[in-house]
Amino acid sequence: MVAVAGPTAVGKTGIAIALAEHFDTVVLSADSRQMYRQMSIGTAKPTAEELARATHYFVDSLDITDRYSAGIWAREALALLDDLFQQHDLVIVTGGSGLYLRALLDGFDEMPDVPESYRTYWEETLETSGLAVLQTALQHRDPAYYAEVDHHNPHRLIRALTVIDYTGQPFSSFRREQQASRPFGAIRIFCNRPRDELYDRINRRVDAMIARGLVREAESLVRYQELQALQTVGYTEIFAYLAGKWDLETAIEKIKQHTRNYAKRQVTWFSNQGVWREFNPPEWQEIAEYITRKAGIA
RNA sequence: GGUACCUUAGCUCAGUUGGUAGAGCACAGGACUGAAAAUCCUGGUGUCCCUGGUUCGAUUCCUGGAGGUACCA
Repeated sequence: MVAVAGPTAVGKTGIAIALAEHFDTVVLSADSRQMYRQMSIGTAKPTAEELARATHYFVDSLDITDRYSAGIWAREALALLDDLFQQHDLVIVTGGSGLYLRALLDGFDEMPDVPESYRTYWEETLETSGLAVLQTALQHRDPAYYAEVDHHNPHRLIRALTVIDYTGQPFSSFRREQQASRPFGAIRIFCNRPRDELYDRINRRVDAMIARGLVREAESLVRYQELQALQTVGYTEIFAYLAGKWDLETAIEKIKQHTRNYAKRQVTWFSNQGVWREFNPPEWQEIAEYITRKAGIA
């Protein structure tokens, strides 16, 4: 398989589709937000024309109210790939959600799925009693993980505590941190661009989203704004505008800013995820040649 | 034109009873195994509007300017 990663707005969608056409195959999206049916403009989802050029999986696959995760996606993607490899030598996986790609390519340690209610409990505890309570709880129940974890990061603390609650075992006892074996090899491609160029593309793409009706899209989702799916750059800022907190111009500036920040975080993440072959600027023909060579396709 | 208040980081502002200054955001770097477009950590980048005075020392006090805001004319 071929994994095409890279920061937002680098041009992954176009490259993935060109590669899918070239190798006569399909595309799996590893984008945690393009999966939601109701979020299209703000996620820069492939257009109808683009979707017609190559079969896509995991685009519009979720409802806005669905809770989802990298682990669930990786499991579903693995099952789907079993089928797809019956018909294709090569499958393209593309997206900017680094954790999703990691879950698929390198695997997570085996852990049971923890029911939602456990998380709700700790979220409420955090709300009412503060972070220190979570820190103390984790310190007592799993000193080994407490020693490694970022103590100020509520997400990490809550994740560990829910697993401990549900299984009765320390979170650290599940953490083998071994690479999973996969029935396929992965050619890893990282698309990047000079920073100035990337930021310029981001700014222009945000303007284009506004022109295409991002405000209207967000307006239709206001009643869902607390949901996980909508904790997303491009939507939270428009919600602030609709609530009267910012004027539209400010909201647009913030979207650009936050998208640039996000792109930088993506670059940092992948710089630390093993060896990815970087193409900068990414040209699909050049990438196709590289894949042909690497995969030993005639 | 008069009176009052204001002028400090890229922005919004705090502060220094006189010893050259700090928050949030921005910006830069980083972490991150089931919320990942999330979450978190580190870093201060400065003619403290200008001028003269008092003082060992002025961003701080005083004089005179400049710009801004409000009110009165």
